Amino acid sequence: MPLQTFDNLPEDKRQRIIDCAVDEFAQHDYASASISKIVAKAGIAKGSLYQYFNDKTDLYTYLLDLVSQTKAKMMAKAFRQENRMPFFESLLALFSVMASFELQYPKLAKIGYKATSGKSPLPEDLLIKGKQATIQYFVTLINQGKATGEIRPDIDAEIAAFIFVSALSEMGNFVSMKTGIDKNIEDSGKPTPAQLSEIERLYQQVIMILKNGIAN
Amino acid sequence: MPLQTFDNLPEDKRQRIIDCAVDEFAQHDYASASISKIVAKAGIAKGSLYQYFNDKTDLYTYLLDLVSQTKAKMMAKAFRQENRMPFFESLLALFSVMASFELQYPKLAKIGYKATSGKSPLPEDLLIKGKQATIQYFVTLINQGKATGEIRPDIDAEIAAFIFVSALSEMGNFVSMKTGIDKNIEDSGKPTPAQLSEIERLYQQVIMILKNGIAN
Amino acid sequence: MPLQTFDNLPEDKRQRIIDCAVDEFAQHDYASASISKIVAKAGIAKGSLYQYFNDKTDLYTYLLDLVSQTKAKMMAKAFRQENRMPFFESLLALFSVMASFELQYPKLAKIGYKATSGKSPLPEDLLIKGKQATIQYFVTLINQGKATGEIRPDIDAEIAAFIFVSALSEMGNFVSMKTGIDKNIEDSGKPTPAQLSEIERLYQQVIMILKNGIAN
Amino acid sequence: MPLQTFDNLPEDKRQRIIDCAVDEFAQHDYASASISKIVAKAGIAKGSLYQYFNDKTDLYTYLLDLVSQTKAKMMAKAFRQENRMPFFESLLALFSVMASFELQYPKLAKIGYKATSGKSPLPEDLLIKGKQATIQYFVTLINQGKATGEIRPDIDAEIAAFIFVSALSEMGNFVSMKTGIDKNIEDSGKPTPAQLSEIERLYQQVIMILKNGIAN
DNA sequence: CATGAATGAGGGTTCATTCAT
DNA sequence: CATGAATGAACCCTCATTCAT
Repeated sequence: MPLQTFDNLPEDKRQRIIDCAVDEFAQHDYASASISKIVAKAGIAKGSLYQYFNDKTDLYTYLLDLVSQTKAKMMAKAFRQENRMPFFESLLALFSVMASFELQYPKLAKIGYKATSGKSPLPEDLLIKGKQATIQYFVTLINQGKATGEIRPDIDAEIAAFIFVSALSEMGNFVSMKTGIDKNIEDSGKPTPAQLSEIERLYQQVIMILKNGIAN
Repeated sequence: MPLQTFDNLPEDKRQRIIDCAVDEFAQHDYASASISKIVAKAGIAKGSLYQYFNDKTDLYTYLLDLVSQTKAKMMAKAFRQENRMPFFESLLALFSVMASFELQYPKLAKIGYKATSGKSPLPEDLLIKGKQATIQYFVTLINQGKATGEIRPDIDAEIAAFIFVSALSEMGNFVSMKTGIDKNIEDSGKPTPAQLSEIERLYQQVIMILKNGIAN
Repeated sequence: MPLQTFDNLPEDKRQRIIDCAVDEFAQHDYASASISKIVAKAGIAKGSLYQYFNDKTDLYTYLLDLVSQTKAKMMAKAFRQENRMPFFESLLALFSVMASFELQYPKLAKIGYKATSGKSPLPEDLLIKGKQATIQYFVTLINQGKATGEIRPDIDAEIAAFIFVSALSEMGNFVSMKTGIDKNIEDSGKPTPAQLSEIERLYQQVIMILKNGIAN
Repeated sequence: MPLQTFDNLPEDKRQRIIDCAVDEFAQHDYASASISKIVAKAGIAKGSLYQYFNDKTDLYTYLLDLVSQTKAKMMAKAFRQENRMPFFESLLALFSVMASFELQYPKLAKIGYKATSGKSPLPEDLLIKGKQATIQYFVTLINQGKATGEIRPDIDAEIAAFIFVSALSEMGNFVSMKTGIDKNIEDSGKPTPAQLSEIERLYQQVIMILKNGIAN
């Protein structure tokens, strides 16, 4: 975890450091990500970074946490009041939240994505945790749907959840392939309205197919 | 392309080198994959590798080719005689082939998987080509299915194909999560019969869901 | 150009690094000069050198600049007040300066010398520039001498200048052959008075011959 | 010295090897010259070269000998019958021979030239020997000229000889600068007649200046 | 708390040389 | 006598990390 000195930093400086670190880890492996380049871009001394974080792994862990928390925050905002929706509305909402996350924080999404594959300095369990947590959330929803009869009873909740999450996490790549929006471009302007409506269509089609796949 | 010296190598030695290289590139980025570690594991001199391959990129390209060709070989074997099957049988067969590939050559699958995302020394087009080619194959199948009325006409073939491929390529991770078979373990013994039947069930469930998702 | 970190270095350390680099590049090609040997001799870490210079070429360029500037400084000191001297006095002065340079900084002279022939990482033009600049300086002097009637009009200024420069640049080798002063020896003590007077005689003889060669 | 196996080689093959070695050592330092590239160009096995020569130094020594012998052969041919010429005719002849050598065997000349400066695996004395031998030859001639009264008695024979040799050895570079003939170009066609006459003029000017420099 | 120079291990690559075939 | 794969030291360069200021 970051040392307390990091929290004492002026807001803009702290944010600048985070941004540069996110940029770097979104583009490279854990191993290939370069501390030197992060501090260079952020305009801080190399030693300073080691007063905020114990080491490279510490910084990386911090970013992974940032991914989880940001996603969680979006979830929380979306699901604040509505406790009980029909399943497919819940699903749509959830799906929509995660899609928004991909669109709003493409680099964070990429970091989380990279973390699930390939060796990393963190215990494997910790890494998969993120994905499994998401899957579990879907599993819960699906089981509720089965209880209300909205979903066919012969559906294996975990497998269905897995397909949903997979499609979702790959969606980002597909979107950029189809729309030409490169998630890696740093100063990517906002997507155009035309692109946004195309993205909207992509997500609805996906949801429709998956819905048909499991609906009763 | 590898130098001819590589082909002249005794079979076991050549295979050992390939295995070690596959191990390394399956676990790491192109950038982080270490030639030094490969030769150390393979028990050859560092200079020797450079008599087999021009450079790191050359070795990497060779592995990517190995991925394509291995997959192609499995496809060829599976689709030899049956030119025209009902769509969902074709799909099942195709899906089954790719699943087998993931199971039999998990590391090769991982290398191909890594190649489609993140920076690499190869022209981006060449890299995405693999995935897009697979998607196109599914698109063709789906369009045929729409023509024969097996698939609902309002399905966007490309999106459906994308979901299939995504689920497929992520499946490996899911399988190892569920069965405890670690794809990264080098000397992974064969999966037990119990594991195999569980895997079988997973794939069939996935296919069922996807089939329901698009069937007429 | 060297990074600013190099200028911030304690004088003695900076000088030690320069000396070792000069030693190495005076003895070897650009290609064969070894960074590893430089840092070993200088007693610094290999990584440190790369905090002073971007790369090998950067260090080399710095040394070439050092050659030019050192020579220029000696020239400036010698030619401060006397704007218009009779030609052969000018020539003598100039010749004397360059000879002093060869004697005082034999290794720098050697580096500059090497740079004019053989392949190097710098644009060829930039490399020859040094030598050609020197030749041009002589050409100007000689043409002035022709104008004042001191020099025979049928002399080709450029060719004469070339002979002067050639003799000058080879002189160092000759001096060490005759006097036993090895230019390569690092801790060469100062030349003895006897050696100095012999050197003086050598230069005067050379000048005399060349003077007779072109005088009117 | 080369092993006897080298002499047993078919003439064309032996010559091809020599040519490629000359090319390489003319372009690079002793240290940078690459055995690998020589055998690659010559189209022979790397091991073969080590059956002709003990090692890199052996090959290098062989080439240096080739330089001496080629030059000696040209001298011998030029000075066969005429035992006693007036000094300046002797000088002209000698000068002309050495110029011819530079023009006919620019690469050999370059190898010899490189050998006199920079560290090499051979004992320094052996290296300077070549140059000193040439100087001694001039010294003898000049002393004869002094005896016959053609040359001023106050001329230091050794210094004069040194200037001659220096001018001569640098001449090659100057010629290529002025005429655009690159000595390094491998497949350099013959010089044009216009270039040849310019070269002729250059050499005559040089000789004239030097002659005036020492004539009585 | 900020700094940034110092460090040395490790990265990919090339090399002269050897030796079994 | 020809071959060319094997070798490991050395090449230039980058890196995460430390520590004196």
